[in-house]
Amino acid sequence: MIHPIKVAIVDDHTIVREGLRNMLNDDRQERFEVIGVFGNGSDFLNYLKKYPCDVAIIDIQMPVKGGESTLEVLKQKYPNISSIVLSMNTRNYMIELMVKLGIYAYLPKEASVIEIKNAVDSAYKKKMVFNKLLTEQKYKQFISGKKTTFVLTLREQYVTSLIAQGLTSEEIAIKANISKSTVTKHRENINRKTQCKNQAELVNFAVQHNILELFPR
Amino acid sequence: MIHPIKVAIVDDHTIVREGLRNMLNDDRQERFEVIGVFGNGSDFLNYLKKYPCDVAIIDIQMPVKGGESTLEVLKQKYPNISSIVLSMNTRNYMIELMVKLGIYAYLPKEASVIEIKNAVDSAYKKKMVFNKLLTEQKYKQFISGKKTTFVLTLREQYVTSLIAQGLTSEEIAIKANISKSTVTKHRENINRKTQCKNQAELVNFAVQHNILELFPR
DNA sequence: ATTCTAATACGTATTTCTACGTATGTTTTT
DNA sequence: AAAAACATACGTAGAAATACGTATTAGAAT
Repeated sequence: MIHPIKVAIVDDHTIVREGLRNMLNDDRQERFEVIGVFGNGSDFLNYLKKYPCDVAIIDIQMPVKGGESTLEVLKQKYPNISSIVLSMNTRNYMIELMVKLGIYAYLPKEASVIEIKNAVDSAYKKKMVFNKLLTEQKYKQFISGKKTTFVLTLREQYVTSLIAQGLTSEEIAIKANISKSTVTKHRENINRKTQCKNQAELVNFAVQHNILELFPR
Repeated sequence: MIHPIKVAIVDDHTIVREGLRNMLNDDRQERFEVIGVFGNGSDFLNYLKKYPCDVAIIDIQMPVKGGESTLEVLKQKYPNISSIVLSMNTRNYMIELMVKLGIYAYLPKEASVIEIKNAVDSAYKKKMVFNKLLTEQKYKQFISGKKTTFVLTLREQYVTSLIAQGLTSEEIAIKANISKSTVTKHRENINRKTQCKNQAELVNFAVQHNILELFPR
């Protein structure tokens, strides 16, 4: 191919970086050119100040500068660069967040070589890629909504913070001046939205998403 | 090299698997022969029933059969196979757990190509590999069996981490290869020691005390 | 040698959580 | 003005956690 797609890889996992680089460079049709691999978002953004790029493959969880803030900068300063996310996080919450940051594909870590190559190709053509994690239906649902911040309502976040303190539904009811039934319903909605099976997983999720700091003890 | 080291790769991340395979096969001195790559521990153990292997590179977090239970089987049934762990979990308790399961190296996901190749080489020669995560000092402390500063036993900390992942007692029992009753008893002891009333409070406590790994699943 | 601790395991009773359905008034968005 | 989302509330049924007791085995500490 005369004009291969300029691809950047941003991932803190050495093996993933090198694996992706080899995989894309070894393409038989020579569709891709890996212009750089970066261990964090900052390095990548610095690189962009001087050199061009078509598609970025980005990991969400990174030190220094994570995928989220990197994508925010990309969206604002480099809207022509297409981004795809390769992550082990399979939660709808995270997928929704990424979709709203303008990614073209959300690939699970089990994604095959072909899937990844096709995703890069589609992203370059500004075409959304759908799969098991990000279906077309989900996508439409995500972009129809307006909320860019968080799926949980303020009340739900408050209840979550009380759950994390070890309070029972009855104790939460007293503290929030609502009935136990309402607390139960909140818990139900919270678990559904966050895709958590129980309190333990929820608290872990809450810590991860800085929900607990909103309502200090 | 006339007799290359027979290496198996066990990781549920497609890119990691293929990246490692390429990296090891492309060795200039031809020291390695990747005899197979597997997406989970079960597939690997099935393979071992028929074919030989020298060194196994194993990821801890996998579906179906995780690194821990796979290593337990390896230690018992195939003591001649040297194992090394490649993980994103940098917590001491996990490193200690793995060391006690007889691994020769514990590599972070940022490990370089050279580090990984050297680790495989050393493991084949039954030589421990030390680095920032697993220092010689830590290793001696782990195998000496001296108690750690924390109130929870190693087993209890492990169960706690599984609780935080949202697993039920039954699921934990399967993952840890113990009975549900034992998990129940562990929970009881954990809650008493940490003075937590329930799982939710415990997970919060665990995060505060760095008992947990970074999520993923 | 004995005591202590860790890890294992079971039974029982009670509490709590979780998932399902339904419903109503309020606020916000379209 | 209508639609959507939020916060509230109840009932029921089943799953899971929690707290209590007891007990055995292995290994470490004294």
